[in-house]
Amino acid sequence: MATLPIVQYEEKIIETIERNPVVVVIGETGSGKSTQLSQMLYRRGYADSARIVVTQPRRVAAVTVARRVAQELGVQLGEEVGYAIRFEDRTSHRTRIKYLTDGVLLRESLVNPELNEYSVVILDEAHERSLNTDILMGLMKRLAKIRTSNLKVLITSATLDGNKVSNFFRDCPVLTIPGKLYPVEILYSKERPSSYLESSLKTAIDIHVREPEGDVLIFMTGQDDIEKLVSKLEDKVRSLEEGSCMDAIILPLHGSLPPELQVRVFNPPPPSCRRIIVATNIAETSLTVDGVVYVIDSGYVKQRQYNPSTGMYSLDIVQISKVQANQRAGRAGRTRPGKCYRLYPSQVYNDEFLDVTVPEIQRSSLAGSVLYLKSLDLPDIDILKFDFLDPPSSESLQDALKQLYLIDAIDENGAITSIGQKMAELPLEPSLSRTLMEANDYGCIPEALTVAAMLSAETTLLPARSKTEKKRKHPEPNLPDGFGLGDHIQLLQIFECWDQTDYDIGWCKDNGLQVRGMLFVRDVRKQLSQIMQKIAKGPLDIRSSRRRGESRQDYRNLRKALCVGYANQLAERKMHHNGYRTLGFQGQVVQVHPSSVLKADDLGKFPDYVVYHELIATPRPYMRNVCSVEMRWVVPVINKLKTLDVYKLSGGTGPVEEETERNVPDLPKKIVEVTAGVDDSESRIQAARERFLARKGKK
DNA sequence: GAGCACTGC
Repeated sequence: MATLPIVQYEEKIIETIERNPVVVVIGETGSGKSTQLSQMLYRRGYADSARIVVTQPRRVAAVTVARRVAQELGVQLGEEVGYAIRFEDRTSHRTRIKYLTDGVLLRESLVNPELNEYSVVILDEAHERSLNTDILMGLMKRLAKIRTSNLKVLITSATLDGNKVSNFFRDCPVLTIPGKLYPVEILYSKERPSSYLESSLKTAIDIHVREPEGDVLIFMTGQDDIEKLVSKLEDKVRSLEEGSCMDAIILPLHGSLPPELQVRVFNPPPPSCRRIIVATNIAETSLTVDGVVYVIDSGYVKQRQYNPSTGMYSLDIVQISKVQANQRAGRAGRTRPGKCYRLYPSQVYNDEFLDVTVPEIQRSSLAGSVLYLKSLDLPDIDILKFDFLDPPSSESLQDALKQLYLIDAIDENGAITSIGQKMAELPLEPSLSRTLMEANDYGCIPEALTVAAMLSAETTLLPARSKTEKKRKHPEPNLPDGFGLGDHIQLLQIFECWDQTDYDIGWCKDNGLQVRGMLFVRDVRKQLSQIMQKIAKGPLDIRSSRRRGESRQDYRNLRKALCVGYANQLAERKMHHNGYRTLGFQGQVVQVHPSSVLKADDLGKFPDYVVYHELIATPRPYMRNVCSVEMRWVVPVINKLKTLDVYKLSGGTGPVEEETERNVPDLPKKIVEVTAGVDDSESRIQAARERFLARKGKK
């Protein structure tokens, strides 16, 4: 094994950690921080009385890094070195170094908030700013204060925000460890291209024709653009004169590609053949492609963001941050010196790009996180003033409180209820955990478990359709239709059909369902069942209803339970047509998503009331996954809406306005513009989109 | 009749 840069710094690192409870480690790519920090501390006896734990934002990372460390220490994985991810705990009583996902550590904190099992907590890849890691950083700041004598906290970060993280942790020391990347030459465009597609195409072909061997990695924003570019590249490469340059294989790479096609990028190319990989952000951190020497960076990424004032998500194309741009460039220098072609001028990088990516906590609905923090019941913590590295806006926190109040997870004073306490134990969005609670009373737990599990995997169930496939009218004619009652019912029926085949893999394939997604649903359902049995403190019949030989005509109980769980996600049909208005403070005019199986009645009318799983502006506002409910179930919710008092919910500690002023975070301008667009007028989003499309050369 | 970047408990 080649020497990792970090090894030379061992004395310095240990000395700093011994003197300080919290240390920020800036470890550049290839520094070896993920595998070496834990081993250094292990050698120095930090794992003698308690364990060393290392978090990762992704499951694969937790597994592969643990495997490497076990190998380096010459031990069996699962013994001295182990890992824990959802559905898989490979640790034993002998485990001294434990790798896990940040979500698993949050679950462990729920049981033991002091984390006494651990002597060292390392939050790795904190610069990615995942929602879970951000919450953990807040919790660790508190824990480091409480457990001064026997806890060490290490945060790994990126160069650009090391000082910020250090300031957050009371000016703790920052150690910088160089990486082992080869130099990457950065080449900027003179101006922004009028079409990213054409510009990427031209740059890629130039590289292919002129540059020595080495694979090309192109960062695009989505599946559509990737498919277009792949086909253009194929045409162009084919038209090149035979023998004028080496062969090329063009490979798409994005999340909705079936796994067997994704792994193609890990196969080495045939000799004297160049690979051109056209990828989404998945290649930025999640997947590392070996052999890349040239990177083409469009400078854009598709990002999902939540607008707390409308309760709506939007998927926007935004400029990447400097951290992301550098991460992308770094992908070219893993095996030898490389080149990165940035399709934007250096001035745009310097003046317009944010230093770091907007943290997920400022782009998400926070109901689940707020419920989680409330359920920890930390005496010294006030959620609205919770010490986050980048606090979410008070508007976002108040939105979360409103949601939680409407589904009975907190009372009118903002205190967690016994229902809320149980909900927090379920690894689900609050709307679904509330549905499960209610289903327990209505005797439809088996159905509710299935719906919750199916929605947890929903996007991975149906394989990506390419352009040609999309044209087929009814791709899955054999799948049930939810009796027209809605998508939740359809998802339930699909699982029940599969259940009846004894989980036959072939059945999934025949019906165009992703096998991995369905297996995941089965695992989630099992996990949820176990937690529900624990909460109910008694035996529950959790068998799928097909197994019980029962049939449901109208799924009345289930839909009633959904209506309670989705109290904050209700919509009322507008008079005389099939548009809806959401119920709540700022009613939004929305449509049923065209992919829905919800059916209109004989008069062509949709049901008067529906619940929806999610609002998404793409850019027109749609309700995705809807289910019909009845007006009399909705009435209690409307009455509760009338009693809602945000001032009291926030703890009534001061005027809400004042809080608002004090809690406004430094929202980057770009995001403010985008969310403001969703907020007040559709035309603004449309305009933004048109500008982008124009740039891409579509118009 | 329109579209969905990526994670995770």
